[in-house]
Amino acid sequence: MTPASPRHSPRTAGAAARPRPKRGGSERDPGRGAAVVTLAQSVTDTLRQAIMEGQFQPNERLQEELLAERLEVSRTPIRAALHGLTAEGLVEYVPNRGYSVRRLDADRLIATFDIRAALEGLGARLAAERGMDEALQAQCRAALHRGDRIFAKGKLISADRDRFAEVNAVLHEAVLQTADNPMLNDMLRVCYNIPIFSDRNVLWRDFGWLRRSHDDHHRIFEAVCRREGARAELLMREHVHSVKLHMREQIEGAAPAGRA
Amino acid sequence: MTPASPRHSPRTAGAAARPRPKRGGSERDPGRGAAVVTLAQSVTDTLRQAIMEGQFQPNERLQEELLAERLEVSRTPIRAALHGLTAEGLVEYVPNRGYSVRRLDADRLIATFDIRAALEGLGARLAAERGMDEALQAQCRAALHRGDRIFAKGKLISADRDRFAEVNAVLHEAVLQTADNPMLNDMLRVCYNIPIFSDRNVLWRDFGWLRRSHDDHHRIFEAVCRREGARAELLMREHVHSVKLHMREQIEGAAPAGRA
DNA sequence: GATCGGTTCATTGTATACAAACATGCCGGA
DNA sequence: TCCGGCATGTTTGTATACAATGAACCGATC
Repeated sequence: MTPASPRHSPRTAGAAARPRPKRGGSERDPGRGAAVVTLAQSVTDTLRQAIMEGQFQPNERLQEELLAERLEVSRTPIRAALHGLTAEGLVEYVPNRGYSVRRLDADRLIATFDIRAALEGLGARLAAERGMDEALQAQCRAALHRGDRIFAKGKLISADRDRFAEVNAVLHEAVLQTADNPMLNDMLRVCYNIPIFSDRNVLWRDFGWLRRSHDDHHRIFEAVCRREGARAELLMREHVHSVKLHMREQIEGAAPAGRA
Repeated sequence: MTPASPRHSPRTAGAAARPRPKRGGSERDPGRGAAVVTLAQSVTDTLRQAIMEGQFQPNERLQEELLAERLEVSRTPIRAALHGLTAEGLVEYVPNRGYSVRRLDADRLIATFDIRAALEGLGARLAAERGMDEALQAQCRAALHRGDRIFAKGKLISADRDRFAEVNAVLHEAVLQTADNPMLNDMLRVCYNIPIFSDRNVLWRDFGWLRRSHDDHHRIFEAVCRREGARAELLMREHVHSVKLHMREQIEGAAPAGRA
């Protein structure tokens, strides 16, 4: 956990002498180089990842000075980052008392899926109406095929967790990209910003359920390709809804009946 | 446009000697006093209102020092406020070049309504499923009645603009409150954060259309009260969709074929 | 005449100093 | 024993100083 470091470092130069990547010259990093321009951005990325990976406890306080020391920057970019992460829903803020890692109780977590269903449903419909790019279609087909191979084995091995997550990500992002609605993207990102106990860590053991979920992927993709907007929307909504139900079962199965 | 002023003012005391409301004593402001605790918050509110009221031009740059002078605070709370408004979608940010008032082109504006339709539809369904509070139901009925009286005259006068906006706001907020999903609220707020040319300023002349829109309100309310979730969702979606269509007509009617 | 290079200026990004708010612990009183 | 008030320390909020970036301007060269 160390932020990239642009601009301004009148310090002891730091133990590990950070190499100042700055912004790439004109020739390096041709495609999506973008890199990080601002310390605040860099810190935001670092903290987001740390929180998503569970490096902080759920309700843990995030003290500015402490983080500043750990990341070897001043409080200023830390504050900016925390403010931003608050907007992203990862962090909570109480006016004169600072920031803490947000903890969604079970109900709020479940409620998230209602929003995802509505928004991803909309995304699927828009994608179907606009029509998906040939290149993207090819990517989707490849991803679907990779998914099929996971299930062809007839059982799951531990490496399949990441594989399925990847397939899932490719497909959903292809739909979103085709929908071409930046605001929709931003809002869904907030829904995804849920550390650990998100999809990836709970649901990947139930072979039968997972296979049905992948069947959904096939049908959604088909509907999008056929430009069947209403059908794509319905399928996507049902797809997400089934995740919600499955997750609720898992949660209620694991924790007796309280907030996790 | 002047922010409330808590804490810390080692300045010339300001021309108008701000009276330091601080946080209300224990007895004053009994109910929802909350007031503003932080300069940054206060500045955020001030700027949000100013932008929404059109006090800044669409694409206008928002220079930190300038605003700081105008609001008689330092750049620090200004920066925090701008950062926050960026998350709310009112302001745009480019890393080393600062903030500017966001301008939605016609397409993006229209696209907003797709999201509103999906989210408000969800809200209506959740409200129907949860059931609306008696007190809220009464408020809604009163609002519906106020709306009816607007149309009973058979024509619109200019004061009806604000009246209808108020009725509309009460009803939609009642639904959202009943839906009881904070994330849904936040996301819809982003959709509403569109200066001027939002509903209120364009559509309020067409008597027939407006009356149909208010009929929708009646039916949506009825569906929610009867706990008919699916119907409430469909009606709300159609309701918002009709706003989208009407707005598109208005825009295309007004501006020939460019970005407004 | 247009383009490239460097210089200057305006504006943003970061660090830091200081003031106010919250939290804690102590003490006295009921 | 329990409660309320005061002193203390810690942490946040704001102001400000300074560094670095981007834009504008200008002159020189092709």
